[in-house]
Amino acid sequence: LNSVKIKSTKRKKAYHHGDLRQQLTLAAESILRERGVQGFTLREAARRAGVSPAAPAHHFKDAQGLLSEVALQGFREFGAALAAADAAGSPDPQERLRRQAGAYVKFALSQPARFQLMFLHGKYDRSGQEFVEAGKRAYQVLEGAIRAATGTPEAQPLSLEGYGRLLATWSLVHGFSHLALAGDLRTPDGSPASEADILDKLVPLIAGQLPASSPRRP
Amino acid sequence: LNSVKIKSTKRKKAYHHGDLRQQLTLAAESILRERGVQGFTLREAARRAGVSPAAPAHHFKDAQGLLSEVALQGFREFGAALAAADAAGSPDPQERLRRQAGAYVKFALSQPARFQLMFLHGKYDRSGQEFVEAGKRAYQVLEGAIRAATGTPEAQPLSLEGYGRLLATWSLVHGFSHLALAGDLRTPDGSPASEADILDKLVPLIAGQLPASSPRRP
DNA sequence: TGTACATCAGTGAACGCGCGTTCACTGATGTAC
DNA sequence: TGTACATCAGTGAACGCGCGTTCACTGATGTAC
Repeated sequence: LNSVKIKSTKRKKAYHHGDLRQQLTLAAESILRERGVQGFTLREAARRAGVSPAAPAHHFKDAQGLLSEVALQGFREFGAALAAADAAGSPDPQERLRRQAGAYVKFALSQPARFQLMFLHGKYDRSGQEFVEAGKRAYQVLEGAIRAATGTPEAQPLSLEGYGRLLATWSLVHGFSHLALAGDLRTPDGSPASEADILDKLVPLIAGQLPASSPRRP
Repeated sequence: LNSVKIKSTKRKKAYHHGDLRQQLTLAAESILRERGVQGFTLREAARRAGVSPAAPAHHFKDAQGLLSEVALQGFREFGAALAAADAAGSPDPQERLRRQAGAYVKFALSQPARFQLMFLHGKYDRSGQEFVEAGKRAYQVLEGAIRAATGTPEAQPLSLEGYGRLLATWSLVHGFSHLALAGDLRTPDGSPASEADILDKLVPLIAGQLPASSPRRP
């Protein structure tokens, strides 16, 4: 409404609609929230943006194009959330990793379908330069903490063990998030875990089990 | 062909078709293999079984019913594979867990879409008694090794730390499998990891990072 | 400042598609006597 | 062993549905002179 009268102060010009590209992205996100990845359709996104089914074609090549935009913005937010958690406390590397783990799970639980979309192959185009950069940035937040934990300077590649630790940490939080979203997690007493249970009880439990320094076979 | 002449020696009777229920299940699995979870349709399953689109209704309530059967059999095979790996070597608990981890990833990679279906919420009915039992059996293979690792007899519940270790182990292998299927894994030198890379190089790497006895914060 | 024109984001109707499911039916198999 | 009948796994045509995308178009916005 307010954007109708506003001239081209924004970079994206406001022609007739104002900012349809952005509105379609928001609409897509709301569909994901309410109906999941399965429930997304381009027509429904157009409907929610109050526009005819042909309109999106002027902003996105096709349905995948819109989803690619949603995934891109998701990875940007994701990377920012990880970076914020990484920086938000003690500089101890293991503490940093624990905070990242918490942020990872929290992000997944707060936007389940968007998170699932982000890690779903073939639903959108991962080859765009912006996407590659956003993905790399998120990855580097984890890598940074692993480098600190293993005392590996930027100039050096990670040791094999360091890389194993990175993979294991990533796998652990990623798998935990998926199991949480799938509803497969239970509290220690065996009852299905609510979202609060997961964040308050289970996350601390697995945070204590993140791969740590020099694991040796007994 | 051969089943046409055979009388009711099998429990499931062979009427006209012979064994359509089984054939439909096999057809569904082949669709999953070739087209993924997304690509499954009931009509295509009927087509592959050489039967009209209305025929499946005599064996499965609806499309979900067929997928539920596929998921059920998947969990049975999955549990059996984990149990086999658990028993196939040294009784050392950490060794058992490493073998289970390998089998977990191997199962996921060998039948990606079936594995994804199994852990996908809402695509099929998880409430059947047979399904619950198959799921529990697979879970108990992991729990058994964790009990051995923590010295917890069957009569006792797992300690909180033991439960954390179970969750962390499960999450780790589950997340690793998902990342592998999504194509997000890379070899230590940074190139995309092939299936052989994953099984031969990366699995041993994370197997060395599985949660082990008494992890303490440094 | 005014006018002619180009640009481009919208409309709305239409397309062909494949889906899941339903329907009345057919005909083979199984069963009771 | 034979016959009448019930059961039930199939057929194939049809249904309504919502989808992504295309099409010729309209009309507002931006631009050149």
